[in-house]
Amino acid sequence: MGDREKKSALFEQFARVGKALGSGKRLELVDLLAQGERTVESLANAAGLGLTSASAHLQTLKHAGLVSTRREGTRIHYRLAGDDVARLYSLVRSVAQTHLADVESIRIAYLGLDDSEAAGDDTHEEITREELLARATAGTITVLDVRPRQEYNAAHIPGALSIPLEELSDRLSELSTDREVVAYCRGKYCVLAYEAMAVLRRSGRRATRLNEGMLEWRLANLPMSAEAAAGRTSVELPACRTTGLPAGGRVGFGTESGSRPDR
Amino acid sequence: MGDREKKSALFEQFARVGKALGSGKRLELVDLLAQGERTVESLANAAGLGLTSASAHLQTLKHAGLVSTRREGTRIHYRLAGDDVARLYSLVRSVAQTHLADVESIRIAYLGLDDSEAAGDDTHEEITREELLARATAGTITVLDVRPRQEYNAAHIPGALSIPLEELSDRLSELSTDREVVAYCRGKYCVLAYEAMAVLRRSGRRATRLNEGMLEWRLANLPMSAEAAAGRTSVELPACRTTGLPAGGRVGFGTESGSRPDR
DNA sequence: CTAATAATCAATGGTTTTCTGGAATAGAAT
DNA sequence: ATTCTATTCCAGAAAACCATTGATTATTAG
Repeated sequence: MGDREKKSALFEQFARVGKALGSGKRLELVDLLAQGERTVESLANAAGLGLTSASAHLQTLKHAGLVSTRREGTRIHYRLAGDDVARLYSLVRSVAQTHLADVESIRIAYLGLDDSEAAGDDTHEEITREELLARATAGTITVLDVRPRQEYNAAHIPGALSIPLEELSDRLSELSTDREVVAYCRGKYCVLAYEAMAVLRRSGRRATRLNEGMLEWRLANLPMSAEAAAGRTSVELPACRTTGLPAGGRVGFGTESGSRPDR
Repeated sequence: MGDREKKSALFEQFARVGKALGSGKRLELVDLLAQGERTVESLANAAGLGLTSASAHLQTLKHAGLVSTRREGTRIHYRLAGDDVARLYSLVRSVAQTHLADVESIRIAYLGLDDSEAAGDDTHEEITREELLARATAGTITVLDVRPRQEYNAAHIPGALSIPLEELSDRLSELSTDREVVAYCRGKYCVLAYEAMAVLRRSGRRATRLNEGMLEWRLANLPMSAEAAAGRTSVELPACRTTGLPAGGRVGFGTESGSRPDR
């Protein structure tokens, strides 16, 4: 094999990673997996894919080294192969955002930001990580996680309260009317928190959105809590109870360790 | 357009970036562009591609927002659209390296590291950025850039001497035999410095390879120098003359500014 | 051992890349 | 204006990709 061919072979290997990222469906799967591990069926449903289709895409991701699997009885759990994959995914999005004009317009349409921003109302007010940390330790806000329960269990901001968007209108009573609520969801491009805003404000509560989600939080290496998936036992770490914050334990993707091959 | 469709549309946009990275040929082009801007023909030759093929790939990259162009008379210069693209490329490589076992073996085959490492000889001794900086300011080494002249002109380590690999055997006399030489090239996966090692050591010189190249140097935001491409005027910055180091001016990709559309 | 569940495999058509070589364009030089 | 050069556009064939369907494997439960 000549030098040129070896070089091509090397770049072709790098391209395997690129190829895997070259499909919207697969990126949706990665987006979900960035929140924590999941089974094939669960992924297929959440991403609106056929089962075999989802399985095939997951295989593609696996062959590109981006995800790994763990077998538990009859079902197989997929997870990102490492933090670097989440970082890669995040960077792809940010490069797209920076250099593709279409992204911004589609984002606005998808998240329902339409023209209300132009109208100047503060409907889309957001706060940053730093503000959240400051005000949470000061105890002046309630941090609300509106992602599906499963994702909350996998990892969440310490002290955050879990009310999945679906249940929010039924559980409004759990939120005091005179305490400001800061809601967050998966990440910068996730709708959940936006829809939660609408519900909360309609109910007369003061609600703000964290300007990012669990993906970015994790990549910033900020503390996270997790529930032990096993017996529903809450392993809420040290001093956090509905806002007290820090409680940092390295909560990785899946097990990261016990990864004996499953086939 | 329903919500699901809008979501798909958004992820499909992100996927445009992934798709663009999903070809070995295109990654080779990005690799070259990470060293500085180039014309289509120059890229085609350097990457071993047909002219129309190269042009098509460059269009693909352009539509994905990864590169931009500048017209100069009859020819068109391509350059990366920003530092974030170089970072993305670098991360793709590192993810591939981490999660795909094949990469390492192909890398070893390509760079000619074979079994000499196992043999325990120090043929492949390398030094880090930090060591280089320390020893360069101390003045105990000569920093040698073995990339093609064009790339050296676009950006190089301040004070580095330029001897393209092709010319190295003819210009050995320019390197003192009792001064250690540290050679570098494009990046972690570039052969040039490895081949330079062979030549230098055969001539009895003490030679070491910097364990990375211009790509990583740039991403670390370390100081760089550049020659004004125009009239071959050397704009060697402040206090650097063959090793004195610092001379940092932000040397971006291409012009970054004057980017009026060219068609 | 057999049935049920979760996931993958295999084969099918339909769509999208990729390469190639020839034609077309835009700017520069004569 | 004409010619030359650098690049892009276009058309056709080979290859790779994708979703879907139905069959197959691995594991648990009875």
